[in-house]
Amino acid sequence: MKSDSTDLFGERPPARTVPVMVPVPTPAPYSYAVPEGMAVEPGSIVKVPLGPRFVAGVVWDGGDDGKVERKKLRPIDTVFDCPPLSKEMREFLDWVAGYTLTPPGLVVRMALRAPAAFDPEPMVEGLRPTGHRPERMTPARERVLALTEDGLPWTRSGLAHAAGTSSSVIDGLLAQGSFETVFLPPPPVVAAPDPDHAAPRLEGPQTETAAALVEGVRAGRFGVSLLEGITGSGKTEVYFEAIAETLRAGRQVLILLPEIALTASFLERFQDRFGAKPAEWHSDLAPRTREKVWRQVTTGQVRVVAGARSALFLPFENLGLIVVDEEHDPAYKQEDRVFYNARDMAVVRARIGDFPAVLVSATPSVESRVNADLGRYRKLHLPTRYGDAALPDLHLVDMRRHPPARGGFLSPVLLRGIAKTIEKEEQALLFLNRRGYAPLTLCRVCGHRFQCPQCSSWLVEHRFRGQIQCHHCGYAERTPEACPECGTFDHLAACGPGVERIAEEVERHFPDARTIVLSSDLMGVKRLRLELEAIARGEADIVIGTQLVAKGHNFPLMSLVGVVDADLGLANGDPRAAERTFQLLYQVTGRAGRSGLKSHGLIQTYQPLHPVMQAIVSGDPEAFYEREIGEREKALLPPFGRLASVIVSADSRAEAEAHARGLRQAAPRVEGISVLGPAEAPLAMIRGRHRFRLLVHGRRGSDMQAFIRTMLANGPKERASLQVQLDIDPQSFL
DNA sequence: AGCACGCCGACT
DNA sequence: GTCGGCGTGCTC
Repeated sequence: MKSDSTDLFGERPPARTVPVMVPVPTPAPYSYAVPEGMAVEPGSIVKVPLGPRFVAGVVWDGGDDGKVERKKLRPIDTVFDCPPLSKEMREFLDWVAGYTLTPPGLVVRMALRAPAAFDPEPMVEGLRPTGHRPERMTPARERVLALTEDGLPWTRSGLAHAAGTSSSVIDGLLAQGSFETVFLPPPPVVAAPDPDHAAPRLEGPQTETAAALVEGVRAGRFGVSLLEGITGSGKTEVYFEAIAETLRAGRQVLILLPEIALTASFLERFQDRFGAKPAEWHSDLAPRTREKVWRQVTTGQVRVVAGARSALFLPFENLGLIVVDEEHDPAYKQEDRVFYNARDMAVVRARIGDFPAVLVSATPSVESRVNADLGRYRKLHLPTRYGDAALPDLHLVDMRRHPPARGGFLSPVLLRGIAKTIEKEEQALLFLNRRGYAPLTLCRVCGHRFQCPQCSSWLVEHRFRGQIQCHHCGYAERTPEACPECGTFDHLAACGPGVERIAEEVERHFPDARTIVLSSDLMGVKRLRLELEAIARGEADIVIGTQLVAKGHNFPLMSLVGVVDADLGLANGDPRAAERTFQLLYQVTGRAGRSGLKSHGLIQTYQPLHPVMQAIVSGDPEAFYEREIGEREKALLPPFGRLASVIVSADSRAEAEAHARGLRQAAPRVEGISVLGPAEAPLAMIRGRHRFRLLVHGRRGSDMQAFIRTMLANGPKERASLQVQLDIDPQSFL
């Protein structure tokens, strides 16, 4: 019997081939030859040649279709020394690709986003004391040997540093035989969390709720819980108990957080309970750390990951629980390349892995509420704040009856509130979800409005920077002094307020107060963290902030929250406008009153009778949800879309119209095709090369997928430039 | 997604 | 006469 792969005449026996999912947008895996003697299995991470380069791919399931010409076949280069992707993970990636209509290779790519992590981390060189005394003793040598009396190994630089010597002292001791070189396993990125490190501090309804979650973990089966409770009701402590139980069962945990909520204070709370921090996973992780975390997640060394949405694609060794905190947060939606909602994909991941998922929010998404009402999710409710935290006293300020002074945006009612607050040496927070100085600039002489040359939305003046900017595509120019249309100087008028303009008004009224503006464009993440800490220490009197002040951070001295324009965001065409506004107002007014201070909220609105405003002041979220769910059902919006509705959006409204016409022709039976202009389209679309996208709402997701596939097949020219997003219908994925 | 190839406008 | 824009096509 021959064992050679080649016989005497150079004839090759047919090579074994396997499907390999490569990180490119092909509809199916590619076939590769397996070299003689190479062991691969489904899930193996392999290095394969692809065109002119090498890429990392994953050996996929099923046999090879054998349709590739022999001469095209190329061999797998190497198999990485790395645990293969589990069957579960492969199934999950396939499922996500199918559901989001993304080529599977691009979904797989998300699971391999740690370039150099596929080979084991190198062993670290260490020094172990032998107990042998050197012939000559010096003070430096004494110090080193004193540190190593316990016999444990050290790294060379660590030991030199700890003993306050240079590494040449260590080298001398090594040469004398006082140390021997050993190889140590690479250090873990985080210490192992201990489920019993600190006793949980639970009271009242927290106890039962935690017990319910723990019971779910013990059962070890798929199930979704929606943990709902107002700010300060102790939701985190409650789901920490589910995490503890999962750790006791020896399984890994994933905590998803919106990127902005992944703060030092969250990590510290975790550490207080479990004695160690979770591993972090987010976009601005240092590459080296990123690789270590990825590696140690696949090997199971990392037990808990706290991460942004992309952490969902980490190949865990033995995942046993996913917690989605702030589950309503729009940041869970990715609308770039692969379109998905991490909240819903987390539920799918849990279903495939047959373990529990916990969705957590003070203001759940309407979708999750509907799923809970239908009994798909188990509803867990924490009704009260604990400790001495009281809910703020909320009032609407009817702007028709209490209008601001000419040229201002703050009503006398709110100004009086601020004055009283700072008199008491407490803090006031003014919330306005609009960056910059003014959202629109026009010429008082000819009426010219400054518009973005790239995408035609209004240009926003940023006075601190002396620029006018487009918030959709990032276009910016210096603020001109003259009207570009009629050439008149000094007649440009700023229309409407942004945070910078509110700051100006506040400084006019309270020149002696310490005022600070918090806006994502004015500072990086680090600066922001420092500012937030300074504010918490009481180093500001009046804080003016955009959306970012609504999240997570606690301000113990904050006793007044003023909402400058509560109506903002209700008027755009977003089907979730009311829901978003409700969530935002609820969360931002909840920032006050966390430490027993008597606190107030003043909400400026021109629509005091609007259901969102009524729900906010009545402190009755139930009424809001009930009404909103009814409205959605009537309007056939998510999560109740019964008609197929397709939204086409492009670089210009005219272009979107043209695409929509084509679509109506291609699919005459599809109802509800509507068109969005660029202002409503996300940043990613305009920046990217893709010309338009479809948003699909459908009760029967599979029907919609079939329709889109047909459409793609009919329009070869459009195929290359098409992006599809399924807006999740919760009934189609469970 | 990358990368090469290829066909039309402003410049060393 | 070339450099370089991005449209089109291909990768087992």
